[in-house]
Amino acid sequence: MENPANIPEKLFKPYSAAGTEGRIYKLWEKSGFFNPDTCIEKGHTKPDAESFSIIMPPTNANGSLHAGHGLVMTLEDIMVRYKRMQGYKTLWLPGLDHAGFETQVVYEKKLEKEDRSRFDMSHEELYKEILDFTLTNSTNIKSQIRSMGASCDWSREKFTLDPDIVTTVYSTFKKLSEDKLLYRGKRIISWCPKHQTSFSDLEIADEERMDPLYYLKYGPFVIATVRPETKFGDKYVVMHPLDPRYSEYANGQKIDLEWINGPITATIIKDDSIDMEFGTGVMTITPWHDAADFAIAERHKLDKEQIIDEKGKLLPIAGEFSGMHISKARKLIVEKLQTKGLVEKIDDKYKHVVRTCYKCGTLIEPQIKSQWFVKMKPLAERALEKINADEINYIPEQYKKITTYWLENIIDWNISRQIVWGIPIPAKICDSCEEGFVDLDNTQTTCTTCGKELRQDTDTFDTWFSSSQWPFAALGYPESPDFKNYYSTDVLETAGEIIFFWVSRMIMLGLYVTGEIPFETVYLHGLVLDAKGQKMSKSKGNVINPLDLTSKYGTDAFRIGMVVGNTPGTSLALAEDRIRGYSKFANKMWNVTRFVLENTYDLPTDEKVTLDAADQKSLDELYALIKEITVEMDEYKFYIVAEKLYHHFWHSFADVIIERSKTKITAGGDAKRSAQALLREELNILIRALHPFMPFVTEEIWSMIDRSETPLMVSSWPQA
RNA sequence: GCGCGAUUAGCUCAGUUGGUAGAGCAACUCAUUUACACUGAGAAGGUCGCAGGUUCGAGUCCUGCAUCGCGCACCA
Repeated sequence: MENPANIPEKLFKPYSAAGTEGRIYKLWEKSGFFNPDTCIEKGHTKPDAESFSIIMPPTNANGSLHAGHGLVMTLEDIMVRYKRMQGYKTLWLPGLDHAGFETQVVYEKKLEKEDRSRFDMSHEELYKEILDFTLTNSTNIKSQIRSMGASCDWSREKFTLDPDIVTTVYSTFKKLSEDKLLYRGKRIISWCPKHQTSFSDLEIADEERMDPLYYLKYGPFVIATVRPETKFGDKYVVMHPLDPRYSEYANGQKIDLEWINGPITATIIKDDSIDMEFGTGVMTITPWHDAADFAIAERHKLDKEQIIDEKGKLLPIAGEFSGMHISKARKLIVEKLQTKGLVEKIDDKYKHVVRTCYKCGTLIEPQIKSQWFVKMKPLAERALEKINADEINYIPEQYKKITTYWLENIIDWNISRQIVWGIPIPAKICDSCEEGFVDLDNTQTTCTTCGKELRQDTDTFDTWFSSSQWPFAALGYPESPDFKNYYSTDVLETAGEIIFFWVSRMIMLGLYVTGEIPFETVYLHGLVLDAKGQKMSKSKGNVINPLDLTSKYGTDAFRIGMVVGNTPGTSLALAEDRIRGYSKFANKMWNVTRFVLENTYDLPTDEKVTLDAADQKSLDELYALIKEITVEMDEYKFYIVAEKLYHHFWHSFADVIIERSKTKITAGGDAKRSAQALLREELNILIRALHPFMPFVTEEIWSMIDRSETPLMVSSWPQA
C-alpha cells in the first residue's frame, strides 16, 4: 500500500484503547513528569512558577475502585493536567486510607465466614491480621487508580498509618488537650450494639418508622412511650412548668406509685423542654439511654441508671426480665403492664424517627460512656470566619450554606472508637475516677487525681480525626519543603456526601493546626447513580464497575463520558450508552489524524502560509473557542468545556473543515496550502485542549503529529 | 418540624448578567468504495411542574402551591 506520508501502521486500524493506555501510562511514569520537581529539572516548568496542588482524597487501601472514584480521578486529573500544561508547578499527591471502621467491618465479615470472631482475638492479633490484609489489597487499588490515567506523583504517596502521619495526629491530639479543646467526658454517646463501638453524630442514620405508642398509667399520670422496655429505672416524671393541668404538682415533689416491678417513689420535675401538645404532656425519663432525657437529668442533677447493657440485654434492674434482649422483652413487658392494668391505650400507628447505625442498620442504643471529645465550637467559629469572608470558594455554592448551618450548630465530637483497626489513642485511663491523660511518651503511670494505677487507653481514633488532618499531614507539616510549597492547597475535590465528615472538619483542623485554610476551592461532585437514576447498591445488584466500562470502551471514553454535562453537585446517571458514544469519538480523532497526516505531509512545517478568508474565519473561531474554554476551565466548568470541544472537533473540524479541505487540496496551489495549514493547526490545538479529558488517545496522537519529542502532558495549553 | 435542591425534547441533562429554547443518546428519512459505518446529510420532537406577580419582554427575577430527592432536628 502506498504510504508517502510515512504514517504509522496502527493508524490504519481502528483506535485500540487496550493496546495504547497501559503503554502510555508506563511512558508517563518513566518520564517522571508526574513529579513537579522533575518537570522543573527538565525545564518544562519554571522554578519560580506558581504552584497548584491537590491532595487526593485518601482511598480506602482495602477497597476496589467504584464509579465514584472514577469520577474523582477523572475530575482531579483534568484539573491537574490543565494546570501542568499551563506551566504551574503542579502536585497531585496520592494517598491511601486505613479506613478504620469501614475496613474492620469488612474484615469482621471475612472472620464470620471463617467461623471466627474478633471478640475471641487479642488486640495485637487482630490488628496484625487486618494490617496484612490491607497491605496485600492495597496494590489492587493503586493499579486501578493508574488505569484511570491519574497523573499523580506516586513518589510522594502517603498512607494514613505512616509513622510521620501518626506523629502529626498525635501532636494535634496533644495540642487540643493543652488548649483545653479536648476533654474526657462521661456523656451520652451513640452506641451500635452489633459493632460494639460508639460513633459520632455523623455515623448515625435517621429512619422513619411506624411503631406502637404505649400510654401507661404512672401513678396519677399517663405517660406515652414507644420504648416500655427502658422504663424500669424511670423515677422522674417530667412536665412543663406552665402546664395548667399539672399546676397542683410542684417541682421536686415525691409521689408513690405502682410500677412494672412493684411500688416505687417518683419525683416530679418541671422542665420547659416538654411539649405540652404531645401525648399527655407528661413523660418519664431514661437518662442513660436517651439524649434528651440525659440533658434534662443534667440540668436538674438527677440520678442516671443503666438499664440495657452494651449488647442490648436488660440488666438486673429489670428483675424477671434481666438478661433478656430488648427486642424480645418489649412484648413481654407490655403484657405484664397490661396484666397489672397499667396500660391505658395503645396507638399502633405512631410514626416517628429512629436512629440506626449507618453501616448495619441496627438500632442505635444510646449509652453513657467515658470517651474523648473535641470541643468544636471554638474550631467552628474560626472556620466560619474564613468561610463567611469568602476565603473558601464552594462549587457548587449551595454547599457554603449547608456548611455554615452545620458549623453554627455543631456539637462536640466523640473521637473514641472501640475498634482495633486504627490509630491507637495515646492516652492513659484511670478506671477508678474515669480520668484520662494524654501521654504521647508513655511515661505516666499513676492518676494525678486519685493516685491509682493507670491503664493504656485501648480505643482508637475515629478515622475522620486523622483524615481531617490529611492536607497538612500528607505534605509533611511543619518542616517539609512540600508543606511550604504546596499548602494551602488549591482545590479539594470530593463527594458532596462527605461535606461534614471530612471537608468541614479539614477546614477546622487545618486552620487550628497551621493557622491557614487547607484549600481555597472546594469542588463537590454528586452521587454516581445507575442508568435509571437509582442509587447503586450490592443488594439491588445495580452496581456498575467502572473498570468494566474502561476495558470495554477505553478509559478516555469513560472519562469524558463522566464529565460531559455533569454539573458539580448534581448526581449523574451512568448509562453505558453514554460511554459508548465517546469511544466512537476517540476513534474519530484517530481517523481525523490519519486524514491530516495523509494530506499535509508535503507542506513543510516551517512554511509561512497565508490563510484564505474562509480558513482564516475557521481559525478565528477556533481561537475564540479556546479563549472561551480557558475561562470556563478556570471556573471549573469542565462539563461545558468537554461538550464544546467534542462538538467543535466533530461537527466543525471533521464535518466542515475537513470536508471543505478535500476540494481545495485537489485544486492545489494557495487553496491547498491554506487548507493544509488549517488542518494542521486545528488538530494540533484540539489535541492539546482535549488532553486533560482524554489523556491517552491524545498523547498517542501527539507522538505522531509533533516532532519535539516532548510528551503532550508537559506541552503547553493552547493560547488564544 | 426546619433547611437545601430538583421539576426543560422519549431518556440523561445544559441553559452564564431576563431578549423568539440547546446538547448527547434513542427513534425517523435518505446516502454507501476511499480519513472514518465506531460514517455522512436531513427532518421530527418542548404551551420550560402549576397559579399569580414584576417587566416592553420571564425557562431565567419575586410570591404561593404541588410532586420528587436529600440534609438537619433531644416531641417522649
